[in-house]
Amino acid sequence: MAQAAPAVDKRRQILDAAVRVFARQGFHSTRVSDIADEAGVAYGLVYHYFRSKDQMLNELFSERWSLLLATIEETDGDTPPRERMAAVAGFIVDSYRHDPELMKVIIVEVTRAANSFGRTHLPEIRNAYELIAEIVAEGQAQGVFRDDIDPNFASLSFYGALEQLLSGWIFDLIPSGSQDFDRAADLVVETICGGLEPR
Amino acid sequence: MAQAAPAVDKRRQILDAAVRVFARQGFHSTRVSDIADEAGVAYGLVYHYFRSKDQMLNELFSERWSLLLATIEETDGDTPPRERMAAVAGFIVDSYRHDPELMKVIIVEVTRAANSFGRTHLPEIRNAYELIAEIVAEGQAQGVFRDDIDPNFASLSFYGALEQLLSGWIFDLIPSGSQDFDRAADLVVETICGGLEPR
DNA sequence: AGCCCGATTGACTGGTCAGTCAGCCAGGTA
DNA sequence: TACCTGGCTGACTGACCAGTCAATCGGGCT
Repeated sequence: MAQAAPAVDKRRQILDAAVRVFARQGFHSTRVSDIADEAGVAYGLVYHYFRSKDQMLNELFSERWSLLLATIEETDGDTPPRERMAAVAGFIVDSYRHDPELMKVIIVEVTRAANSFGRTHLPEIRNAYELIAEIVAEGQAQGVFRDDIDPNFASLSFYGALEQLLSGWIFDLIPSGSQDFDRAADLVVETICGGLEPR
Repeated sequence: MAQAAPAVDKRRQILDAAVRVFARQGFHSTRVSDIADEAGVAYGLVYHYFRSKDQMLNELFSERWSLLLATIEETDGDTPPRERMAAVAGFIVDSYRHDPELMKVIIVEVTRAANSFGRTHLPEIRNAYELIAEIVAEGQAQGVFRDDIDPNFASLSFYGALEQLLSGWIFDLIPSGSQDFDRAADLVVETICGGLEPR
């Protein structure tokens, strides 16, 4: 007979604890014992469920990033490009609103750490850039975006602005009230699509 | 009599070696012995000139960042805001063109690592954001920038786009020929000020 | 020559952790 | 009851490395 699932999913419990500790102390200065303590679990159990400390971070990242990629891909080609970009910005901002600790870990330890962890995930990250660039290219084909700006370049600016926005919240450089979340995604889209100069 | 200066400035020699090794391996995985080897110098000499491995990185960052801050401050208040932003973008792009290894270290290990090293330098980094925000605010006061976008927010987007651009070069996400450098700074300014949508 | 002192050397130490492993325990099965 | 299996435990080990320090070197000065 199949083994009954444990009352609580210890694996999940450990992963959730890892998010909290990574967010609090940063990946490099968290000891595996910190994670075990936070999860209320023995040190060795962590290694029962995970091959290494690295694997935990990788899993946390890929879990969330694949949702982002799916969101970008899902937006219908018939939807106006500007709305598709708003959907991307919305997803990222909502991810942060819903689980700031997880997003902090993903941004700080993976996305912005392209030399260590990001290196492993560079293809996934690049994938997101490319999907955004496709949206821009589509906008140019439709004539709703100017075509003298390279789509890859526009994609980089758009994603860079978003990442910097989250970084601003994460490190308290800008206020993060709930009304700020509501406006932020639109504001990024407005800045990149509309520009700073009046029309 | 004053001690004659050594034929070569060993301190500088070590600092330069550190840039190369940090750029190649990343700060965390460079051993102090790697730096000593690269500089062709004994292990202990590194500690004769520097208090710690951290101090070397701090010094490299502050040396360059203070030049950036000076550049932003220097731009005259009478200069059109758009040109002042172009000056900022130009300085950053030129810094990369002139010494890509140093800029890689600064961006990857400090600016984008706000959880570890960036934390120490957050005030300096924030300072740059604020100076850029002031330029935007000035533009709004003059009526050349729309005033429904918060200056701090615009500053974040602008700086984020620039940093992402350098990251793109650093990690080979976008081509970095010399003509790319020439256009890049203008393109960032054009994207942020002019927007993607045609006028 | 003999002294001084800062530059230079590199072996060594102390502390830190990631990952291992031998075994315990509980609940299901025969 | 006796056995088995897999979740679970935590002390321990091996590797790594930043930073220390005692000793040596060499050039300038008296």
